[in-house]
Amino acid sequence: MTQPLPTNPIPGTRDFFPEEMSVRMQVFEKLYRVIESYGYLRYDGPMLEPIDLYAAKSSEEIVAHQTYVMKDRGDRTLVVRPEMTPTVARMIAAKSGSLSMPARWYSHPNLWRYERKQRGRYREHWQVNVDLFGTESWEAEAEMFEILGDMMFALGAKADDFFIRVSDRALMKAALRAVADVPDDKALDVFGVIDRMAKVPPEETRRALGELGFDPDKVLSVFSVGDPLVEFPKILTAELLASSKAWRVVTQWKEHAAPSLRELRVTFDPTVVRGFTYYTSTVFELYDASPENPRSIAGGGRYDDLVGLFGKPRTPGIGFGMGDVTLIDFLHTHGIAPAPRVAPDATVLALDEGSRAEVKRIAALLREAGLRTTTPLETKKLGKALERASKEGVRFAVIAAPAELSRGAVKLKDLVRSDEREVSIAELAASMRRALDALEVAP
RNA sequence: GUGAGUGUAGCUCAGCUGGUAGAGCACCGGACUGUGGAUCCGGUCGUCGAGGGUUCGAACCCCUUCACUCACCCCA
Repeated sequence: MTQPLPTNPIPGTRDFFPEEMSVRMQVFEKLYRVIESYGYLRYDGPMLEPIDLYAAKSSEEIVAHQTYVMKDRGDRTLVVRPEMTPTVARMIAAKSGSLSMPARWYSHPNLWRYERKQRGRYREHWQVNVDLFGTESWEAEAEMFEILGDMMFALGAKADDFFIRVSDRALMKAALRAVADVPDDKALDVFGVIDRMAKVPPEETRRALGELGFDPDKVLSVFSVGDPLVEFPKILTAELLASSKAWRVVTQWKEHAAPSLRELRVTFDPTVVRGFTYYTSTVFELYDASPENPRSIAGGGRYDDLVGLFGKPRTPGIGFGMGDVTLIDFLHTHGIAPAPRVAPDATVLALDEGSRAEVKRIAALLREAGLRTTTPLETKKLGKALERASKEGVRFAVIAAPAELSRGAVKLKDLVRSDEREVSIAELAASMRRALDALEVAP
């Protein structure tokens, strides 16, 4: 006896059955539209990259423990992409000199990380990446938040449903040096402790900082201040603050932001750290405001040195990723996930075998008019056929029977509103289109 | 990789101190040969996650293993 093959996908991966796929497609098509409305161009890259691409500047933990690694037949060590930023930096570097800047690019890759599955985390996820290259201006930061805000609004989120936390690694590095005598090369270690601060008891954080050789009180005086907007000007110089793009965007952007975006909740939060070592200054996260789903939905930052690693002129970059898992969790938490759309618009039913040619002809007319139309593969009793169509959620049943056909007409039955009338075949498609459009407007 | 919890029909679950597997929903058919949703009647469906052990006998007890869920790590 051979073992039957398992039907479930490998751990941490998902099958997208039509219902789920429909939700995913509806969500991301809205996002594509917003991103493209800002003039961003879609690109894609290979799913496999040499491991060296990540070894340099990614996250130690991700490269060492959370990648799918393989050797190809040419003995190259390849990695299934765990993130998109190194790939896009490589592509920008490859075209260095011929691209007009700023370059606005986006993509929607599937990314793989070998980690244990948990809420909001799978091994494969689909992440929209939005990146902007070639400018040092803090308006680039502003544009990221504007796009993020419009993406969330396009999905039906309200300004209170989410918030954006921003920090600046360069600023915090300088602050640590000035206030707590932390040398720059130790700043990442301190950030690591700060990153965990919210999840561990306070004594644990103080102990860890002490072990690194720093005065916990001094370090925490930088991170645990009440409102940074009030406290930072007291402990940091005006020059330092003015040099921070993150600081400027939080303090100045709203003055000239589009009216619809002024309600966005954007706060400066020095405890935002983020794991990728390539971030040079600005780092930010978009969080779900609901306590039920306390996850970051999108995250990103500024990586001004990444393109330069490819031996090309330094090209500043900033961007973010937004993953399908946390995003769709967010939509469900707030009750704004789109309903799956898996039903055809119409089905054309024959009463007898003799009408099958007419059925095919009518179905072709409807398809030409853009209506998703099925025809039964076998002739069943009308009651059965209607029951089946109705169960599938089909809106219209077109009944092709000899009596009506002889007048050049069919019965058009609206399965949702449960009414029925005779319609000439010539007017059939237009009549159905009108009814469907009415439904779209007033669901 | 670490820790905890859970695995019984397609789904949700019941199954007594161990006695040989059930309900509801779903699905299929009929009541109804040109009209769906309701109702009624009937039917299909299980290696009780897998392997081993204890026992006269295991869905139940023990061991191992796999999968799933949640958390840690990391991050979307």
